[in-house]
Amino acid sequence: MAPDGDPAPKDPSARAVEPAGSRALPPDAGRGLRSDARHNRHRILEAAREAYRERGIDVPMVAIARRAGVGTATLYRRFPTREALVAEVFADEMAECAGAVDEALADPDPWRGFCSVITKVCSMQAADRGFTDAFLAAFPDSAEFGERRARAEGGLAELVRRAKEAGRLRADFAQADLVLLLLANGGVVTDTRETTEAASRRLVAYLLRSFESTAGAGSLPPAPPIGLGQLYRLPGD
Amino acid sequence: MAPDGDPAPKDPSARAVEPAGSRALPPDAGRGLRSDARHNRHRILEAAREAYRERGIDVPMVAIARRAGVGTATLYRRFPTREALVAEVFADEMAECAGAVDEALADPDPWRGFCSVITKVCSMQAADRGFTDAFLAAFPDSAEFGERRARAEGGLAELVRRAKEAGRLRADFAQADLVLLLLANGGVVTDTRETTEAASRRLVAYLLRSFESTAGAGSLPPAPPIGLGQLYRLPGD
DNA sequence: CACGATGTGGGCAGGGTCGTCCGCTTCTCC
DNA sequence: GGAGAAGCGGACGACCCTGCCCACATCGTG
Repeated sequence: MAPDGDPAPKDPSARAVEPAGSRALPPDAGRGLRSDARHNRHRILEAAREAYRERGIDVPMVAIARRAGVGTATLYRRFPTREALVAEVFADEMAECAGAVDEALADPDPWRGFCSVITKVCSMQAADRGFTDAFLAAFPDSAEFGERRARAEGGLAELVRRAKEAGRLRADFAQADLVLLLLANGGVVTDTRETTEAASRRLVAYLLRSFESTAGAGSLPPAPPIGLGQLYRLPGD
Repeated sequence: MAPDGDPAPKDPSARAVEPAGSRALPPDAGRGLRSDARHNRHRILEAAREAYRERGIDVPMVAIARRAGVGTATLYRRFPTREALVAEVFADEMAECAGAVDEALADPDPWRGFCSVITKVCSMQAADRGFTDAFLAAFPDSAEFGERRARAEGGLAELVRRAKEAGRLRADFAQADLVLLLLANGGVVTDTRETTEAASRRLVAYLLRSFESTAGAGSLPPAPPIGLGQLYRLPGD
């Protein structure tokens, strides 16, 4: 376990880490709306969630409106941009990710925590086609999203530090390798869900094996300069 | 490990392997055309190659025509469908892949051959954004493409068999793991080429490390049911 | 119950891509 | 050099998606 796996967080790099998954969104979501409007809002979110899960984030707005049984105007009135809708739909998934990081930090065995958070996030990626897109799409405007991601990044950095300190994670593991893992895992998303999940599980198992420190491990090519924040998967272009 | 892991090359799966990268395409490419038409055809292919490399396979046909300095009608006359154009553009890249397989098969050290072919193909994926799409897109009609891929698949199977036999490749490595690797590698393709190449190199290094057999290696989740042939990356939908 | 504010949905213009058609140009062969 | 075939490119209609506008419906409060 981590030498400072303690109740006394005096380590300077650890002090900034605090629970990141507390609340999904401010509870004012659709607060002052009329009852029918609130109902429609809920149906839109539900429809969008399903559509994104099945067909990715690029599904047309009009398809979501049709699925929800509302007109496109209603959809656009509630969510002026596509990004606004996506951000709201994936807010709780993001919170779940943050929760996974917190859980991992609470685990006395840092390597186990490291593995569990990776497994968790990757399985979410595999189960929900839109999640990968949303996670990697990096909304430039949504402060909510950005802040939560920054927190997750801080927690992950701490987790990496502890796992290295415990000697289970190879010393030349880079923070960017986590992004690498997520990108690679996003690549195995295919059309059928079962296949995707099987592929993801196997890929993660392979990569975790490589991340684990070993005496005779050779050196690696340098880590790519990618971070959770700088990452933009340009859609289409 | 494989129950038939014998040294005798009378294994029926080995005898079918022959050079797969002999010719790119039948040399009748644009044979009976008028000289100006042949010239335009060449310019179209050149423009398409560049466009695909930079922006992926989904670049609009009209953009390719503009780049080539021809009208859209000319483009469509030469290549009635987008797939026809893509198949022709990537024919020599495919041949290069097949050549890499042949080279690997000729290497006396099967593990080194295995590594070299993977490195080669993955770096091609990283350097050319369209290559990944084309490679994974699986053209249902182009017999040329399908046949070449089938040959490559046969060669790879033989390579895997030999590497296992030599004891360097872990016994539970599955043929599908190669597809898994290609998919994962395709996932790290980002907007800038340098980043993509660095990411790809590092990912490949990590995965090769995991593929190598080790005494104390734990078991893996089952391989996903994906093959080079069944694989369709549905574009957009 | 009635009335005003709030919300709804279809229609519509704008932008983009696909693939074809047709009048004009250019090459080739004699 | 000329006739005819082969080739060319822009224009065009069809389709899809986005985002807004306006006449009508619904809610909920007095």
